[in-house]
Amino acid sequence: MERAVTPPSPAEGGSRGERKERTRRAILDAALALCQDSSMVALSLRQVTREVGIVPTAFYRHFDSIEDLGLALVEESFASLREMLRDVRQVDDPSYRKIIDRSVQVLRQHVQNQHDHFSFIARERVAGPPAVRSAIRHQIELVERELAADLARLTDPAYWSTEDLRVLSNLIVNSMVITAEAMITARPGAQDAIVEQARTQLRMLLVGALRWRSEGLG
Amino acid sequence: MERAVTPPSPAEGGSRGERKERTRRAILDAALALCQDSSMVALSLRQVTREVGIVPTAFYRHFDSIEDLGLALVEESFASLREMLRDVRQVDDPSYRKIIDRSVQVLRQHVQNQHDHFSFIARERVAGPPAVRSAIRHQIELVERELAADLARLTDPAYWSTEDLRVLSNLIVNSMVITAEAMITARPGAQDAIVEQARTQLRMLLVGALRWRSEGLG
DNA sequence: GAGTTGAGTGAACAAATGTTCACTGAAAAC
DNA sequence: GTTTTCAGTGAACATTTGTTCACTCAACTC
Repeated sequence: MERAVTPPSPAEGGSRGERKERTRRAILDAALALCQDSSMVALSLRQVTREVGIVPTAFYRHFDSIEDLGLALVEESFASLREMLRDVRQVDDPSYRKIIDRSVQVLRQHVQNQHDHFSFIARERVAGPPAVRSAIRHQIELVERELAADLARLTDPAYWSTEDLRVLSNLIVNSMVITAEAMITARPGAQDAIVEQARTQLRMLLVGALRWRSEGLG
Repeated sequence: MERAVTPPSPAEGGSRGERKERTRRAILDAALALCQDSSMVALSLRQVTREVGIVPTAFYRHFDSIEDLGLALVEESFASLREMLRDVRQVDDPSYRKIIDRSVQVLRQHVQNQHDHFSFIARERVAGPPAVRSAIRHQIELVERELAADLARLTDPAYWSTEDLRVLSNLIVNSMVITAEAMITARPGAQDAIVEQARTQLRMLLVGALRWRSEGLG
């Protein structure tokens, strides 16, 4: 009598497969929204189905358990993150300063647009169910390795060993994680300050990395 | 008939105040242990009291709610952390390299000895109940400010503004947080590698910060 | 057009949850 | 020695939880 204007969002038209996909999406979205201010470990199956507007048992047609759902959300969230990395890679101006400026801006944009995905990763990375945690850790490791490969193309192999590149990309990825966390936590008004701070820090960091190398070997 | 050798740990002797304090401790310890592999948000009052060996209602004699208990744990955990910082500050050899080496070693020791406290902070910082999260954020901010004050004493005020020091100490504290997280997550065998990596990264970072400053103004 | 499939239903369950209330009994205050 | 205080008890409650099972009925297959 209040929200019955449109039957909330029960799968209405389309083929059977489409309808199934639609409620699957609804479940993913509901779960993502519901665990936004707590964690997956505190998310109940019935909360999710209540939000979606289906009966609890229908959940099992799509996922084996909340943990299983969590793994799907990891997949999805890292798709967002990889989209971001694709954007970061499109560099035209090769100066370090510009690369940093651009990267941080891209990060800001994506964290803003895909807020729930990034906040999901930041949270469940340390507090999710074990399987979810390790899935995220694995994905981050992959990103780190990709970054190391990128850096290998940009640096002199005489100065940078594979191991050194791993250490550096770990440092950069960690900075990104922390910066994203800060952006998620802070209120919208403080975003500019965070961007500026991240920029400065990345600059310190890269200058230091380059210096440190040439000092170490020169 | 199995664990009734010693009545698990019901407050036995001592004055009323002592007994109360003892069960309070037992509650804190039980909560800290129980949320170790999930989060406070998934911790139930009854779990805690069951673990302690008291009846659920007795909980309210000590804390208003789980969240209230969480705030006490934040207090306690940061007491551990400040103890660590006190150790870090006792530097005899003032070379940057030695300061870093020593700091990372101290971090390693404390993370190992006070594992549960550090892992509590790392987790609840992003996934705890709102009040707990903001309490932790506040505490970390205090630590950052203290570090900035320390750095102010070690650096040339002509080159380092208050704001710059804040940015730098934020960077250092974040590195510590991430490193502690890595130590907590990794299995004991991998600790040496993490220590080595953190050392390298901190060195990069500090060299860069110093360089960047003098470049920016010199 | 008959038969199969499978997403969603609805009742039922045992278990666990937070909070209430009146209580006990030993330590503290008088 | 009497009275007060208060940490811990134990029953009771209304909710919420995950999972089971037999079911419906529209979309698909043949």
